[in-house]
Amino acid sequence: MDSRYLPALFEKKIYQFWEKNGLFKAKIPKDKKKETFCIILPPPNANADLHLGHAMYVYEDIMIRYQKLRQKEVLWLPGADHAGFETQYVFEKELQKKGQTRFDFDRNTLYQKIWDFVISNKSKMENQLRQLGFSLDWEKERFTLDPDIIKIVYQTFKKLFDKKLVYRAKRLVNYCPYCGTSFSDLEVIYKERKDPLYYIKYPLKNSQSITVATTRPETMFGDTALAVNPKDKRYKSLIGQIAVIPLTNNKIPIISDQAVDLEFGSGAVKVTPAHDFTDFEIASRHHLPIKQAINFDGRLNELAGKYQGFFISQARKLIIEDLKKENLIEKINENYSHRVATCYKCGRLIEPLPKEQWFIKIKPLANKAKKLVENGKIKIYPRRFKKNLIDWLDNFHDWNISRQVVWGIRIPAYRCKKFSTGSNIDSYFSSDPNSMPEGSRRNPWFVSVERPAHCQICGGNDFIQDEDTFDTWFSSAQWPFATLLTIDGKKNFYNYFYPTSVMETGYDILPWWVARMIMIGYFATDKVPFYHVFLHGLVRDKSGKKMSKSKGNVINPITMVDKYGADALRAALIFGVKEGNDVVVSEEKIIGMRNFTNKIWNIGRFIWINSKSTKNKNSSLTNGLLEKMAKEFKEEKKRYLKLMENYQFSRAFGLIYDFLWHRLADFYLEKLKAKVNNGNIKVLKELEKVYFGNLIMVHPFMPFVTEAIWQSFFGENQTILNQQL
RNA sequence: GCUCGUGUAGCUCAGUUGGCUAGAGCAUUCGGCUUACAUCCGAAAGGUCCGAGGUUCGAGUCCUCGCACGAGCACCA
Repeated sequence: MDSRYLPALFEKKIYQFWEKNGLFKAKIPKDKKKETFCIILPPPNANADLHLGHAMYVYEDIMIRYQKLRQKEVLWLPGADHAGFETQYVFEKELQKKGQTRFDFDRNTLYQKIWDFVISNKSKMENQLRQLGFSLDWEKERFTLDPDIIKIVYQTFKKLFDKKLVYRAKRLVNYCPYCGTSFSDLEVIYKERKDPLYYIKYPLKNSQSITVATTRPETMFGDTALAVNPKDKRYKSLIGQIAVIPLTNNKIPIISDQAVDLEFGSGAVKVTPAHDFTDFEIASRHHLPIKQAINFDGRLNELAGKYQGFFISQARKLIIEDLKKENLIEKINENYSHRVATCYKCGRLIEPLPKEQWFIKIKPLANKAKKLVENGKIKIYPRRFKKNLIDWLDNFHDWNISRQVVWGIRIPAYRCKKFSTGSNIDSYFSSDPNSMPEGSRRNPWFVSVERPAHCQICGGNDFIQDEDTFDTWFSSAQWPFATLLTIDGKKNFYNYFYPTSVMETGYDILPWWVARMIMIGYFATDKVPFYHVFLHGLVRDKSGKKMSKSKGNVINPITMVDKYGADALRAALIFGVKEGNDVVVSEEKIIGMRNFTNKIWNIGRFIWINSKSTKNKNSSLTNGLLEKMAKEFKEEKKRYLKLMENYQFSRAFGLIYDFLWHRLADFYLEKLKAKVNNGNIKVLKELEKVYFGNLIMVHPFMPFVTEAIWQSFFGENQTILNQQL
């Protein structure tokens, strides 16, 4: 043993040893009663290198290794996520560097190009997970685009469709004209912004007018009514009258609706159902027509007359100028502050636009999920997130799962070509999916796992498939059962390991992923997808900021592994952190933990040197120190086990840190050193016992150094992983 | 507006059924290359545990109110 622990000498070799000897490989034992412990790795996006957030999966490695040492049959299943829109966005950035865009390729070519990009990144990412020492069962790795996984996703979609929990409707969706796709509610970020609030006069007959306040004058061509509050005395006499949209001859009615706030603006509002969610609701209450004045490319359309073809911001300027000329602007509040919807990815404004999409009817699924969480069938750690999760389950809206993105799992919905001219849905739906089948019957969608052979109506066999792909989270939501079902094609692993033991992930994706896994998982399998949810915090830099490339404050995990060893990095993410809280990581902290690995190593080295010593053996007295040490060790282990069982990993680790360094090394070893050096075999044996006991306990946290020491003592064909806790 | 979190040593944070002198890492000061380790050892300095009130024999820990910071959600024409 060298005087220092040098991670680079061991880590790669040890990992290969583990992998080659199948130490991470889960088997189905003869004794099916043997207790299992299974975690499905949250599949990293296969489009980029790992960042420190991924290193937080060390919590999973800790659990897996711990449970293995506790003699359970463990499975930690790796995977990769195609990450649909995310990946396509990243790939488009790559294209940009070459002066290309997604429009330069046809669908198949673009898909193939992204495929190649993803596959090379995927293997890179996998090797980085190895470098972190993760005890993943690589043989069983799954990818969200594996054909058998896609098949499961299709089966789930079909089952949802058959149970009327998925429906197609033309509704307002969050659409990003730049990214060219719609999003679910979760992908929209609201930002505080200052915009002028325009008070615009809408002419009435007899040269009167009514003033409405709006930040979006350019949508006026889509107005189909003006609305006032029914209790508003100012406007009572105007209800039922006709107003004219400025700059046009279009006449619209004045209606009353309780959604209108008397206090705000002028108390009267323009109703633009195609471009505003509230207005859409008003329109559905009053059966107003829906007129789309803005196209999906963010330009005004023919409804806008001379403004057709202009982008929203340009059109707005022109319209305001013209309104001023017509003396139809009453006033402008230049300092109006409000929140606008922006695209979570590109940051540009989200346009609410009417679009035909597939939606999941969420209420029945969320209610089931809520029960599972409330009655403890699924337990959440740390506990405070339980309330959080339930809030989400209470507040989910129907989930738009259609994405206008090439990279992804194409939706298995088909229509007979004979009927397929234009939209088959000629009415709009606000919230009642049950009205859907009416339209469907006229020109139905077939949802089927395989491409349908014949049209059930005309017998034809010429189908077109929906162009859209699934929201990535729709496939991710099925990950625990989709993976286990497809490992051997015979459900063996599913039967033995499902429901999985723990879902461990960052608290930031609670609604995106955890909630949806519970909803979809239970729907598809009639079982909870996991018994426990353990949520970790986010990694932040020294000043508490979230790490991001644009801020330039990222710490590359692999650079840190190369410099200080994987154990040091892993420990830095765990040490002194309350579960579920954000963790501040700095290079100094990693160095501190590197020093601890070296301390562990050197305690071992002391014992190792003395066990090789040829001094005369004796067993002189030690004044009760050995007994005291044994007792302390026993208590330590007891506390350790309790902490580990309660998911208090940081405290468990801190406990060993303190014991090894400040009790065993600084105190007992110092006091007993002279005796050991003089050949006291009894002391040496007792030190060994306590030391090895701690080595096993700390192994889940610092797998490499502990294995390196183990093999230094017992030979390179031995492994600490076969020990027992 | 609603929900949640945080506020403890100069900095980053632990401290989970209320209980010995409130801890760790880093930083600081002093002394040490003592054959396990200088990626170390020994010692020191450093805290009105955000504030006020309450429960209690006893509160960093529990309750109420307040202040500060942060996060998420909702509304906004």
